[in-house]
Amino acid sequence: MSATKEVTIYDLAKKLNISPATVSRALKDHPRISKKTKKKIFDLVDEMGYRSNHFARNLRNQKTKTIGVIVPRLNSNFMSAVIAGIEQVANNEEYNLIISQSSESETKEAANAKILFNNRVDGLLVSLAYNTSELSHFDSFFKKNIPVIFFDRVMDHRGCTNILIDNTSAAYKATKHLIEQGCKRIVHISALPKQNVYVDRLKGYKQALAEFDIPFHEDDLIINSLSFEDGIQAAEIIKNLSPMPDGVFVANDTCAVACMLTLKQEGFRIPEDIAFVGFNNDPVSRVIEPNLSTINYSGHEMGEIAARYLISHLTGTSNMDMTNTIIMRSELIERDSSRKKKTV
Amino acid sequence: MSATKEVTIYDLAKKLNISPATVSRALKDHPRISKKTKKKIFDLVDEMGYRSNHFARNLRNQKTKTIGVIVPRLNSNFMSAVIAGIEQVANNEEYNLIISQSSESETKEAANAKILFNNRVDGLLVSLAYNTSELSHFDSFFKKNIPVIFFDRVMDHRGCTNILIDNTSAAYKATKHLIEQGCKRIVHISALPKQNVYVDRLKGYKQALAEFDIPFHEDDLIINSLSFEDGIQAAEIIKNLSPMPDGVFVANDTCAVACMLTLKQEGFRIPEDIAFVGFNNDPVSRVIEPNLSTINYSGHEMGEIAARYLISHLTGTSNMDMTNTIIMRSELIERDSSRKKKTV
DNA sequence: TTGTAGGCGTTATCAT
DNA sequence: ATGATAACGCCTACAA
Repeated sequence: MSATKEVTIYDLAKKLNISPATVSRALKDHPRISKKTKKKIFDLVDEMGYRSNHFARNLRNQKTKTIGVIVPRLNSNFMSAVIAGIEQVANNEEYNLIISQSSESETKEAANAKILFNNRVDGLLVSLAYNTSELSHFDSFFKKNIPVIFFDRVMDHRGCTNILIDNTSAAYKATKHLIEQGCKRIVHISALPKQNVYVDRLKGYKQALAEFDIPFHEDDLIINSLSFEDGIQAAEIIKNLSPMPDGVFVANDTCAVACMLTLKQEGFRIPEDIAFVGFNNDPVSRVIEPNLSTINYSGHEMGEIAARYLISHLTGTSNMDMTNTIIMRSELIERDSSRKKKTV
Repeated sequence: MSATKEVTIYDLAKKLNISPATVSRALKDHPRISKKTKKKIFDLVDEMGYRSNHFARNLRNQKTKTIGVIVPRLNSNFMSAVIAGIEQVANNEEYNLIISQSSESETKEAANAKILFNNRVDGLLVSLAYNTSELSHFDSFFKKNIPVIFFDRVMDHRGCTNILIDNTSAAYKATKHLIEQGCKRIVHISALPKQNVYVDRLKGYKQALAEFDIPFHEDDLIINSLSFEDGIQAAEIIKNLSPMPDGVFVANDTCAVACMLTLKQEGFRIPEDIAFVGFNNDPVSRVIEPNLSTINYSGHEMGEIAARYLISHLTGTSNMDMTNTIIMRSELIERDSSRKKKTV
């Protein structure tokens, strides 16, 4: 229970008959300390098991070397890839991470933001909850000029960097693909268009329809939380539309898969009776039969980019401003849930 | 870019013509400070936007109020439930979390442990990587009596609390269920039995076989990393066994599902030709057709228990020692991949 | 009930 | 190339 006494730079200094200041400088590899002294010090560090005290250092430096991360959920392949990407960069740059999940609730998101603020994170990486409708819970960060970067699920805000894919174009590709396979009535399942993710996916969907002169009906838009259960309910709605749709573009794979399963159970054939395209290339897209066509983009890369961008801003290494928008690449993976394109 | 000046207890004190000590005490709701003074102080806190400085506090207190968490991967439903459970308790008790993933690598696990050690976490919650074969990378914690709690994937070590389910009994139930459905040759797919998770599941599997006088063949044990790809390969192995097995007990759902898919593609019927039971009740178990029977236990609860146990130890609230083993409940969920029990 | 003062470990500034 | 010292913000024995 009792903690062993910690070794400090004073202990090192005393043992070597030099000043703590010299030790401190040697530890940071200061150029004006002799090689010999440095060697002596580093040897003693190992011997005595010295470890630097982050708190003293942070107190002194007024920096925490800590990045806060808020994500809606950790439990998707995509998000854990993002986290892995962030981690990789952060570890490398000796930044710490405090990761929290909002569980898709704006309230929890605000609570997390407050906690991270009180922890004095140097910067924030955020992917917004479904129902977040405004960003005032980040005001304390904005006021203090603490950089906040939004990724994937973002919201326009002056002075914040956004990192995301071109959702409009991805959705356009997805929908167009369904049309090219012969679908005449295409439903879009998505979340409330509060954030640009869903706004843009809807926009891309409509764009594709328009391009092929397919009129858009309000009935073809199903709004829910994109959960597995929501997918089951969506299937019931779709079944009762008349004429029955023959294509569905869903804004995530989980919901798409649940919807497919339900329709299959009701006897519909996929993709012959009704074809599907999902979003995010989740592992379930390879488990469902037929395999789900989906939009793929790299979470790992997105995490890396976000962390690198934030850190290089923090260290002043680069002079990029924080109002950029970074658009990443995405692609449509064609699988059997939509009929593959014929190679002509 | 420039950070606004932070408000300190000195600023509050000066403004109210009282001493910083009084402010400090009021802030922690010390009983011997008058209500009036407290009120004045708290009002000013709001007005001036004071926030306490964790670093100064920690430096002074030699405590961090931070818990380190190391998990193999974040990207499973189970793990994110665990994290959510930990978070809930930690937030409640005003502890911070530093979460890291080992990506199933002992090396990364050791690196993470070192980082967390240098961050002076007050305690550690760990679920081990597949290939972790010994715990020496936690020695620095043990030496300093910093509590380390292992959960789910654990390894025997004197003086550490383990929180887990009875894997032997769960595996026994799973295997017995297959036998009762009429399976005569049952394969077990698992990871290297380095940790008790896999050791015990193997043990339970063998126990069930023994009870029903089914001899155990080495050939019936397939060892891999339990990934999706491993599941595909396992299917190839199974197909070539002779006589072909008619039951498979897999130590995780992802691998089980991949194996099922592959065998289905080859024309085998599930469960008629070959039945399956998985482990962990991952969402994919409800996507595969037929739905996968699996062992279910609550990740959220496991996280809660782990965090609560650690924190009450840290705060000295309870005097429980740290060498306990906590066994949680688990259950078999019967779905169509194994034939359901007939209700007689 | 409140105040005084020293110290937690580090680093930047100024001096040597 | 190295040393002395003050300061970062907070807490707590000890005093009053």
